[in-house]
Amino acid sequence: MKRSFYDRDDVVKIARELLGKILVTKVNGVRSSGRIVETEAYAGFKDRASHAFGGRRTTRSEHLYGAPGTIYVYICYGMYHLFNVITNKKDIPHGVLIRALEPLEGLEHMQKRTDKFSEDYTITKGPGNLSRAMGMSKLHSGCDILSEEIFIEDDGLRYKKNQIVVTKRIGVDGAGKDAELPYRFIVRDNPYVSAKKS
DNA sequence: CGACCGATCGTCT
DNA sequence: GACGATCGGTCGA
Repeated sequence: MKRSFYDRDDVVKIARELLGKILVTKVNGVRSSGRIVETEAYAGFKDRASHAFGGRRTTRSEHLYGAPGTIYVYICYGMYHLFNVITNKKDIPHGVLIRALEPLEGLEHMQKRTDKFSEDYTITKGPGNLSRAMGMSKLHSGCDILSEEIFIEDDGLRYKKNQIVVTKRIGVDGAGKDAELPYRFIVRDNPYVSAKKS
């Protein structure tokens, strides 16, 4: 994707458009990739579920305020690295959380990184799991998604409207009314999507 | 410096 | 469906 894809106002629309795109990592010379099948939008200052709600800006969330295409990875529950792509202008803290992938290339490396060697949909199901499988960590926070190491490709695949399901976001019950916002996008019936329900 | 909490996950019932 | 692991970040004292 080009910079202009990320440099737009509507983060919810971008989250939807990221479904079907391909996330590629080359860490330590190892290429892995997967098709994005679940995303969530985090809409900045006015979104109670966002780390930037109300203009909050801390060491952890600094990269959330980065230029369009900045990578924002932070640690959740002390052990999971959650991967986001930042959208909109610098200092406007919009981001899309990538929540699930369908593995394409480098499955054997994902298996090695996660220690899951049998057929197992959980290998890239959920934001914590997919980051581990793809070799992404907090070290990548602040990097550019238009780089050699981590980037997103479009191979032309498009999901039809009835293949996309919209739901509220996962794990944001503390966000009050904003927890109900329809900001989560999943590919219908895809076995790698992280939770059921609609 | 200490206390609290979380954009999760795997396990157990 | 419920629960505990686990620890960095954040905030208050």
